Amino acid sequence: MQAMSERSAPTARPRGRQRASHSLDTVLGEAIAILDEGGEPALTFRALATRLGGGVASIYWYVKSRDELIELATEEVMGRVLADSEPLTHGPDPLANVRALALALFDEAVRRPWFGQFMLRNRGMQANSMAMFERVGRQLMELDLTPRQRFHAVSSIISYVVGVAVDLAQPPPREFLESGMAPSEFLAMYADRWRALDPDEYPFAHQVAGEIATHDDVDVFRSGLDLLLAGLRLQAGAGSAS
Amino acid sequence: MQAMSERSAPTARPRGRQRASHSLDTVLGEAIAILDEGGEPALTFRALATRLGGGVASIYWYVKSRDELIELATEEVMGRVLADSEPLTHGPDPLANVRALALALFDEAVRRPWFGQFMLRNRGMQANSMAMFERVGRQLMELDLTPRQRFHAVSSIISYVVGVAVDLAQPPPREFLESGMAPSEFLAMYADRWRALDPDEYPFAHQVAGEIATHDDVDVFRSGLDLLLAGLRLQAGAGSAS
DNA sequence: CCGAGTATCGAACGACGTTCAAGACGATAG
DNA sequence: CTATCGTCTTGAACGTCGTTCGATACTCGG
Repeated sequence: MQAMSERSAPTARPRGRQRASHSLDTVLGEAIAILDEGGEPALTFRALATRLGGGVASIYWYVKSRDELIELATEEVMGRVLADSEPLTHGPDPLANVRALALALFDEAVRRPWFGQFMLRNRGMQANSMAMFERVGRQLMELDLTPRQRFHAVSSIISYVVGVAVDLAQPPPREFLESGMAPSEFLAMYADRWRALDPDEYPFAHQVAGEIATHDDVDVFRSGLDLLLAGLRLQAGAGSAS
Repeated sequence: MQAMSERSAPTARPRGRQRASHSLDTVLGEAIAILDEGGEPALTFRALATRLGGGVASIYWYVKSRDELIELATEEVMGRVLADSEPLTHGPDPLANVRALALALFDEAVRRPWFGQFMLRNRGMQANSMAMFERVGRQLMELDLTPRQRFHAVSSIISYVVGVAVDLAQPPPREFLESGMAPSEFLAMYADRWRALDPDEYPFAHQVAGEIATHDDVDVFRSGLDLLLAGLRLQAGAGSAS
């Protein structure tokens, strides 16, 4: 294991101080708080510095760049998800365990839109991201699959989770923000617009217009995840054909 | 159909001109060229202006903001994919058609990493993005599914395609760029790092280390897509249970 | 030839990530 | 107590970005 924090201040003590004093933990904590409140665009070095009660340049003592700051914040949150979801991996059915893990990951991405957005960037050897990959993969080791099938399956599942999460993380259209409507109202208006399309040219949009008005994002996610897992169960039961 | 280009210059004529003269088409064309060559960060108004042989402010005559520029570029490319993939929708098996559509979309996202990245933003009523949604959905109308199942399936499939595409669109790690290694070399080194992990703590990573060294991104994508479609075929054959 | 609408231009603004030399702080040694 | 050294913070600056503005060139119908 590599040391995750090369630098660390002797714990912040804000009492009777002339100059501000931080630590990697407080920097990361405030960064996450900003991300939670205002999303990615809100995470500015100047905003973070103001919040920490210091200057902009101080942050560079703890972090090499904005990208590294986001990377560390993402890893931090991934660590928490990893810890919280540990109990979900002991059920008898491996695919049910995978499902629980995927849902836990997705839940966090719904709570923190920026999290899903930046899981993508951590393609590297980040300890916690790798651990999640490992954890899902280990469940699949109990299924009758070739290593290649297992690798493909884990990659696909993670991509699906992240993909849907990122999709949801997109900022709502300006139209919505400016309208001041409730989300359900806006969706209803959206559905009406679908219904207004030519039924001959857009039969499908016409048919599912009602669904978009009442849909729940988590339902949609779970539905696709179950399709993926059903396909995987089929593959595992069919011997080792590729 | 809404008019896609409100403004249009009377075709550019670069002869004997003191001042530059553009049109929405040339602006979009050069923007796409820049995106193709240097990815999203390269698309700068100043770079685009230089390329068009004019000033920065001129671009704002055709486009309201950088976001709108990217939106229009994405829609333009989606239109081409839509046109190119039209012949793929007439096969006898609806799911095979969906598979062909998904692969066509994915191929374009591999060719143009920025395209996948920005399909996400077009959550709205963009004509061409909606048409792709409609086209996939119409294939599913031939299957025995409830409207809700159809809606979930289309959403999941598109999310999966976009999700994997965005994943691939991530810039390669600095480590790779600085190493000057060939991609296959780098992957091999990567696999070695996986193999170096503790086999007891990371049994899965150990098992699939070989796969990552030789994997093909398109194979991984196709594999997950087939799992998804297999699950969907199962659902369609099982009556209308949710 | 002229005036109104169309299209382009250079210069500027504010915000951002990042860098730098200077200095303040805390601990330790003499 | 003081000198010193490495750790940490600071304010000011640089360059780039998206965006805005008023002035100006161009085109075309009258």
